[in-house]
Amino acid sequence: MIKPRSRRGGGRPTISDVARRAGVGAITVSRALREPERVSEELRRQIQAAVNELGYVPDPNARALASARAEVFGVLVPSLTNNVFAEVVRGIYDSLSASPFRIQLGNTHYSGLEEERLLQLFGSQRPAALIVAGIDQTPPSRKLLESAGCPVVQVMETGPDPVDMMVGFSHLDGGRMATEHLIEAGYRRIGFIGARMDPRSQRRLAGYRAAMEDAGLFDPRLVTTTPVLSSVSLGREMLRDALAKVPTLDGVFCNNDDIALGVLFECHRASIAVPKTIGIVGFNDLDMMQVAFPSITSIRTHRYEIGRRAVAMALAAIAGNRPEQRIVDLGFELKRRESTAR
Amino acid sequence: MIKPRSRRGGGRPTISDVARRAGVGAITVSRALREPERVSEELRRQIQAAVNELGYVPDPNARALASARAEVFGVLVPSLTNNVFAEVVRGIYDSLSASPFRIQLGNTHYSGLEEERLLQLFGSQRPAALIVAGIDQTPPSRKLLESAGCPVVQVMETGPDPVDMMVGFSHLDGGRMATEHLIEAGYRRIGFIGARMDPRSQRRLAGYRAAMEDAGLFDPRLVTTTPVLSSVSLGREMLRDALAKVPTLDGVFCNNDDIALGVLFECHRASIAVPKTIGIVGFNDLDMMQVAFPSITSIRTHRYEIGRRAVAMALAAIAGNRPEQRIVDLGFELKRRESTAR
DNA sequence: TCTCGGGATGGTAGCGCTACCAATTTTGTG
DNA sequence: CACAAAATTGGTAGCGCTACCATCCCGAGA
Repeated sequence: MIKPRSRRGGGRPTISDVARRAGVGAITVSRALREPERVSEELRRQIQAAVNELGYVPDPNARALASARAEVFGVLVPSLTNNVFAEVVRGIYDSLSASPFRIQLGNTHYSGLEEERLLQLFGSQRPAALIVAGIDQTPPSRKLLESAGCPVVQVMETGPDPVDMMVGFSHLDGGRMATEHLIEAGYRRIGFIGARMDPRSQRRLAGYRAAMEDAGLFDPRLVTTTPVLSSVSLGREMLRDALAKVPTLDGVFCNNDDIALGVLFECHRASIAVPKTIGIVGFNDLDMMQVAFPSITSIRTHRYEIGRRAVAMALAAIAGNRPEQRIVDLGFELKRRESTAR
Repeated sequence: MIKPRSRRGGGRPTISDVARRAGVGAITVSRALREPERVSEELRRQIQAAVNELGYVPDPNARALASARAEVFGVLVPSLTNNVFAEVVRGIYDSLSASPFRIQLGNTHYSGLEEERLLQLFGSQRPAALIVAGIDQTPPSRKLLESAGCPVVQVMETGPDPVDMMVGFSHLDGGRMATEHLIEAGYRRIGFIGARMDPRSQRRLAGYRAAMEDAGLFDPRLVTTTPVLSSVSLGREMLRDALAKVPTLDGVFCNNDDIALGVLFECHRASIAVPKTIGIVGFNDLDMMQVAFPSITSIRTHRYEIGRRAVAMALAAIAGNRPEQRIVDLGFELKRRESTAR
């Protein structure tokens, strides 16, 4: 019986086509492409020529199937549009673009259950590494991560008990520093305004609370939170709520910069002088913070660098030399600006 | 010779394990999973039980290899952090999350060459569909898209000559409407401020120019552009430049909302009254535009919906019923706000 | 001269799944 | 009730690639 040239695939050149053209065995082509130093100079050139002539591109699916390892990094973030995670993803993407690894993106929508589902799904692909945002995985998720059989990097936060590796910073310390800055600047009735109270925001709040208690200024009525997704317009509304509760409010530490911007706009609208009557501090230090009028004090975090670092650590682990420092704290910086310059 | 149970794969259950457990053939399991209606009620239940007990998850790589079609949507955008494209990606992601399709994300960094490289790479995976931002592909890119052998959707813009399908709107019309609005509001020396002059921005500029010429108001000195990546801080600087060139400037149509926000802040800083002395119009209508003080007039675009629509069209095409309307114009809306209420 | 080690190359046998077709059972029809 | 048609199930043969092992060739050392 005559075997058809190719039953299904669209006639795209395969590794055997290249091998035939170059007059070598298929396996040698495979080697020339993956471990060039193990193939003689001459064959390597011949093979490269055949590859170019045919326009051969290896099929990543066949490769993954044969080697039981996909050249894929699984990346889990809670939001695609939140600029903070977009920056992390950009860092990961840029660091990976020169490598053969692709990115498999998952959006958990801040849901533990969705995270479990995605982890389950990603596991079936035998990824080369997993990068997940946060350190508060549910027990099933944690188990999945531990049995993933690949390097795992938890990003955005640091904590005492990594699944494998970690890159981030302390949100509690960030919240504390922001609050202490307000206190030092002379503010006393300092509110906390936070939307989308995910675990990281909770820790910023804990930092706020610690600082306030240390200064003997804490009052639960100063805290205004909501589970609603954060946005600039929400910041505006929340300042109104906070002022309704505590008319003597003279400062706010915002959960993030979007909220801070909304707060600033509401101050303008209500003719509340910033920083004179109310001081404002944000979190993350988006570009617009330094441009706002008045410019807004914020905690600068290193999102892009976190993404890059996570990839670097994962790649090192894949290459066999696992970094000895498993927890990397990239810290943060307080950017003092006009909004707290009383 | 004894065949080892599994030479490589980490002992994860395969389709044959499920088949054995359910007492059926492997192919029936495959069918039960992909086309349940073609398997009897009873077997379906048995198989589902076996799947659950074993925790079986199909290997997408093997699946892709066998069926010569990966369950992957290739998505090409020029930026991951630009909120506009993040929204498109979110729409795509959400529409795809209930389907078996995954997303393969590519960041072209606004580079035609990078786009070609990524298209070449994506092609090797035989994606189920391709979604690409923009309509200005280079000739090689266009050829790659045409020969991709899968549905292709160009998004964010509409134009006369789709590779396959299109979802977007007319940036030229958007630019024209924004400018006409300023003219109607009584502004005369209306500037155009644009960063990152990609093809879409170019067309917005063309719309601006058309409107200005129609009104007999066009003056090349009113146009200020830069290839630099757009940001709020850049908006601030560019307004300064524009005012230095044309001190009588009394309105600006900004390339996008980031620029518009920067312009607004600079006006505050320089004590220029908005909308009295200068009117401002942005583009895209990000959430913050309606909260800003004064709130900023902008062209509302439907990014999330574009993503959803693109997926819907691609899925329909995959299912065999290609939508008869190949070009979908989702339009835009002018949101009139305080920044132009003279 | 002969053996041995090591580098270069190739053959074989799958990886886990599905396309294709064959076999079997069930249902419908006159 | 016989026979065709439809529905259901299974076997076989790869998809394109790489792990594993065998083979070959060369120069070094005995």
